[in-house]
Amino acid sequence: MHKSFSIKSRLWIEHDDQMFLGEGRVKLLKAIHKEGSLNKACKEQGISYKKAWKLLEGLNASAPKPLVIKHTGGKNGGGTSVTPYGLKIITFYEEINEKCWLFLDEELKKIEDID
Amino acid sequence: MHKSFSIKSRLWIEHDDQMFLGEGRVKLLKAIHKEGSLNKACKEQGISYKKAWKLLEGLNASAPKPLVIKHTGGKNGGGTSVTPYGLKIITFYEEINEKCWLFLDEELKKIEDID
DNA sequence: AATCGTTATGTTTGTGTAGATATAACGAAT
DNA sequence: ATTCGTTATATCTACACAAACATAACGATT
Repeated sequence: MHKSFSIKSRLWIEHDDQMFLGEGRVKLLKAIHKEGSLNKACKEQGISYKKAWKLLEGLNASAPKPLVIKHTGGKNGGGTSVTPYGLKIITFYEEINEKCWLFLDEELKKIEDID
Repeated sequence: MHKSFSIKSRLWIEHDDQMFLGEGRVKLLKAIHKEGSLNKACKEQGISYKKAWKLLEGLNASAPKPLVIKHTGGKNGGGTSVTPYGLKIITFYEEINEKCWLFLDEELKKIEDID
């Protein structure tokens, strides 16, 4: 008998009742950290610059502390970097996500018994 | 200090890699069970009949066993009822959801320590 | 001051999805 | 056969959101 049921979850964190961190924002943060630039990050993600910029705008609006620092102009035109706090938050989100999936997979086993 | 962070999740179950059960479908099933009619259920939910009907269509396409039985015509024009299997599935979904939230709330406490 | 690759924004164009509307089909009860 | 409240389904409209395009602003380096 092959595994026919699977369970998925999407989770996000709110701060003062505002959307703070979700899958899209985390993925973008990771890409920024890798590329050092919002422009390159959104190209890597296959999303428009504007969309990426809006994701960051929302993030900044709800974050208790800055997760990214943006530099406009300068040597290489500028760039965006993820703060140490931002890196910790990314790790936290990914860990809790991982744990959640393990938890749910365990719970799901019971569904096969339902008839 | 007031509680500033909260964690939310949305989970769904797939069957043979097809979307099987999510929040919208469960809510609709509950409304159908309460009203005994798809027509009344979608009015109660504030969604169009067509949307509700499509939710059921998707549900039927992926369900291993029927969750609802639809009657067209007849005494009161017909109606839709939830099967015993459907009821069990609803309960299962709600329980796992509840457990997931408790689990996540517990995990979330750690975020306050991040700085 | 000219250059360069960014960040920052406004405007327009497309597209997918929700909603509204309309109509047919159904079948037990009378 | 008529009625009634459903289920079933097609078509058109509206709108939110994404993508595409176009510029401006920035500031260290040269």
